[in-house]
Amino acid sequence: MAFQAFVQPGRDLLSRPTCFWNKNNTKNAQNMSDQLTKRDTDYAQWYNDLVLKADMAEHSEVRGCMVIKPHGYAIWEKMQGALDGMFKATGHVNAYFPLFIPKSYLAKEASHVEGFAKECAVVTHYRLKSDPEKGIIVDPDAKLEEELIIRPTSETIIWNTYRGWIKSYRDLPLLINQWANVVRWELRTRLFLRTAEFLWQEGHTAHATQQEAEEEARRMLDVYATFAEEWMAMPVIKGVKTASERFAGAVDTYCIEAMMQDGKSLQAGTSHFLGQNFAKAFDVLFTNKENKQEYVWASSWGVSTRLMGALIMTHSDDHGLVLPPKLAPVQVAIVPIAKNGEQLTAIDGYVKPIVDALRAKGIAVKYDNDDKRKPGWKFAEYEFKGYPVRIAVGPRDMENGTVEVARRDTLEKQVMQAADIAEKVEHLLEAIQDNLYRKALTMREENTHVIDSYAEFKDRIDQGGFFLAHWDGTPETEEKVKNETKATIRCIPFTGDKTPGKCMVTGNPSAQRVIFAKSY
RNA sequence: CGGGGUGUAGCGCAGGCCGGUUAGCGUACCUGCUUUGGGAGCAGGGGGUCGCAGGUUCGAAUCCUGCCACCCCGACCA
Repeated sequence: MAFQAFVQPGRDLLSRPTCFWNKNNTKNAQNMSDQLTKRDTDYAQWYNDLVLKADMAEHSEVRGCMVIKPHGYAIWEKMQGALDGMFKATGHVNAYFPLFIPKSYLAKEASHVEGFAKECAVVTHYRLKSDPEKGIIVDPDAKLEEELIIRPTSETIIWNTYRGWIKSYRDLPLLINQWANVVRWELRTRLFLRTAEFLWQEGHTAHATQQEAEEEARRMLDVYATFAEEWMAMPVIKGVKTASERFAGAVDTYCIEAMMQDGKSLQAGTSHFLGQNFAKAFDVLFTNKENKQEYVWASSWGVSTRLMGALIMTHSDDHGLVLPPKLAPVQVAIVPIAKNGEQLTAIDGYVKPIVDALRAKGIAVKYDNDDKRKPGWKFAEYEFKGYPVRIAVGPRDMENGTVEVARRDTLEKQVMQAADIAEKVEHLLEAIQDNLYRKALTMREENTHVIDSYAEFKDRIDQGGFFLAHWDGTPETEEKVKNETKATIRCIPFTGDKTPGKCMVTGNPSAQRVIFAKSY
């Protein structure tokens, strides 16, 4: 921890007043409205407030849909960039498939259509016309012969396309990803976590053998886990879903599960081994080396803008958003403190080499010498938006050859020599990234419990957390637990204790402990 | 899709029960001066189809009817 070697205990910013009163002793509405609901008071409300006030997204006029605002979208772009690089590095290429899916396609894979039928938006007409009374109406003469589904996911249209692309084992594997929007007509939505339309990537791969397809699904799960831990600083548990939580149309669904600060679990990414289900549904056959026809093996995998919700709920605090440096659109904000224009010009000159040195190290830095905003306003703004490091430069610093450095994760401030500041900040950013991960990991460990008694489980499940318990492997037992406690099996983890035991509910044999938790 | 709640200036709200000047407050915005190391102070100023549509009435933000939207809680799902 390079930073802690030179940091002094900073002023305790947590003690600043949370409520302001004007001289009429009435609450100052603006300051009040700028306050976040505290996490302890109402975690869900804290999340909603934070997304809006950190300017990441807002509810649109369209039911269930959100507007992702520039600050939120910039973070998503950072995520995209990192993930896309990892996909390319594992041999994948990007392509784009249609938004519209003929209704009949969806119906070809039985369990798939069953899984999505209840939340599909459907296009039925292709033209409007003006009506003297009602303005504009749907032209009843422009009915589509076959309705089009707005994709809830693209397996069907992609496999229908793959049929034409795959003839021989020489065409395999086919490793394709697409960045797209999808629509699932959710009745109840929350910004980023569940919206009717969302952004995601979906990888769809075709393989000659079962083993290869299974390995692909596992490989991409590893990619997601690496991304979550190294970029988002969010520890995850890899595992396989139970039958009831499995993707509609998959043979196996793998997932990464993360614990949010309220102890609930959030599925942050999934990959599926699809077997030959879609190949059979769409007649995708290839000729193998023995000149025999064989159905193609498949995987698919995706992460969505839901990761934004995961990011927020993993690190942020009662002061606003906290971003891990590797995903922060601005990693260092520099704020000048000047009494007049002359002084500001002097600070511009003082800061210039600092900005250059930081940029030379590839650090995203914003020097905010906008004189229309005051320093205090900027401090609060950048804190709320989660910029990892803030540097303040005033007349005192110019005299002393120093700058004031504040880190967002701990809210500590420290005056440092300006001479080698770029190097120090570079180390500081690494330290922040590391600290965020370790804090989240500690939180998860402290809230993960090994449990053998169902009675005790029922007592403790409402407090949140992961519960490692034995399960007899039946959907009935899983259902019973869900009905009685609202907790579900988040996954059967790949690593950890593999000792067999007895189911906490029925006492029947259990192959290993699984993770029970309440979830998003 | 059920239960609850809310729609009044960009944002947050008061007023409504008990109809009656020009619809009010805070903040934000604009101008000026003083300020600037944690959301500055004072003074002045601009901004409103009171969610929409009907109805009752001399008169409706207020009462009545219908509709719409959004939020929260359940059921369903990523």
